[in-house]
Amino acid sequence: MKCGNDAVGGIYNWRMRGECSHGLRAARALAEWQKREGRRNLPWQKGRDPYKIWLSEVMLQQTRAAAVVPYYRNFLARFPTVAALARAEEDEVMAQWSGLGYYRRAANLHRSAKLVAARGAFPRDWEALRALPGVGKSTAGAIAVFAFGERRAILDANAKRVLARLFAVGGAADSAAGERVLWRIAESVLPPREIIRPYTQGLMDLGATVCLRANPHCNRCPLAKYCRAHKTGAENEYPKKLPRKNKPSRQTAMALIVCGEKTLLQKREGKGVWRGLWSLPENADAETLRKQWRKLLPGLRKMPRRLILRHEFTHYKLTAEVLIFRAKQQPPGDWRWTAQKDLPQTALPSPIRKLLAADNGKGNAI
DNA sequence: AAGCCGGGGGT
DNA sequence: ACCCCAGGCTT
Repeated sequence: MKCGNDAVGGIYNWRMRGECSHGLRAARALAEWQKREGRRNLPWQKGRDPYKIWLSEVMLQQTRAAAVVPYYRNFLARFPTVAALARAEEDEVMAQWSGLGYYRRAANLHRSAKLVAARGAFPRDWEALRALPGVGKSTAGAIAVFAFGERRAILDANAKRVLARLFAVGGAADSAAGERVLWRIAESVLPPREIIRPYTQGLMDLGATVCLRANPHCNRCPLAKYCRAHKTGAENEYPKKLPRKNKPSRQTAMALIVCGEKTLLQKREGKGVWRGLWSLPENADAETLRKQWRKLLPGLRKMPRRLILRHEFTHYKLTAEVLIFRAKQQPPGDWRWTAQKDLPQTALPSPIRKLLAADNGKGNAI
């Protein structure tokens, strides 16, 4: 049996028959490389506090490590323990997350913290981790490895890329079928527990610093001699991707309502983007929006100027016409009047934060 | 299986 | 412009 077969059966043979130690040697090479040349300055790599590992892994979902670092520090400074997080107000948790994106993660984290506090104990193994909302297979695997030293697989974007190249996986890595193949590979090539930590960290570090998406540095790769894609010079062919669809454009209208130093904000509920964040009142139709708020706030004056807010999400482009109003007073309601100085502690979406910063609370921005 | 959910940096 | 990132959940 030849090693490095791209059929999954070959990979099983690789380990189980033990006649060929290629797989284990590759894993050891990766672990050794990680200890020598892996990333070591990331703040969540210091200890083994399961809470901190969990927090980092959730923040790192679909988010580059460099972007996470400041959020991780600030979040931990404010919520140093899972108990502190469980006691916190939702708004404050979201405010700490503001700008990081995928806000459901923060809501799930908070919900999980309450579950953990109610139970009185943090999860101690993969199964219990996996039961937390927002912790899928890969995140549970990473936490189980780093916090508990369990022998579990991960399949983040780094591991996907490394394994897809190593075994020249033909299916699209972002398809369900491709993921199934990659999971089976990831689970079948796991080394013994004694090196599971540096091995797992090595997969991530290699993917992030050497096995790059475009033009990987195969000359510096400890796995090059085991890599099927490299053997044929086809590194850039992997991982295969599904063809991407084009983004639709959506139109909406928002109201920037200012009274003195304060701006009217509404908490977004429902199913769409930015759920749980404070934003400007919105309606798909500008005229409806104007009528609606003139009724809610008597004496509202519409300013002649208006802004155009453009923002791209992962799956659509948004163009918002921002109508500007001045209010005479600040009546209470299903909204909040927020002073300019309180914006930094407010859970705003990034584009709204930028808009309000540029506006500087005067309602006549840009 | 496909869609939804953010934002920013790299190319 | 287009790409993708320490993915998970809902439909």
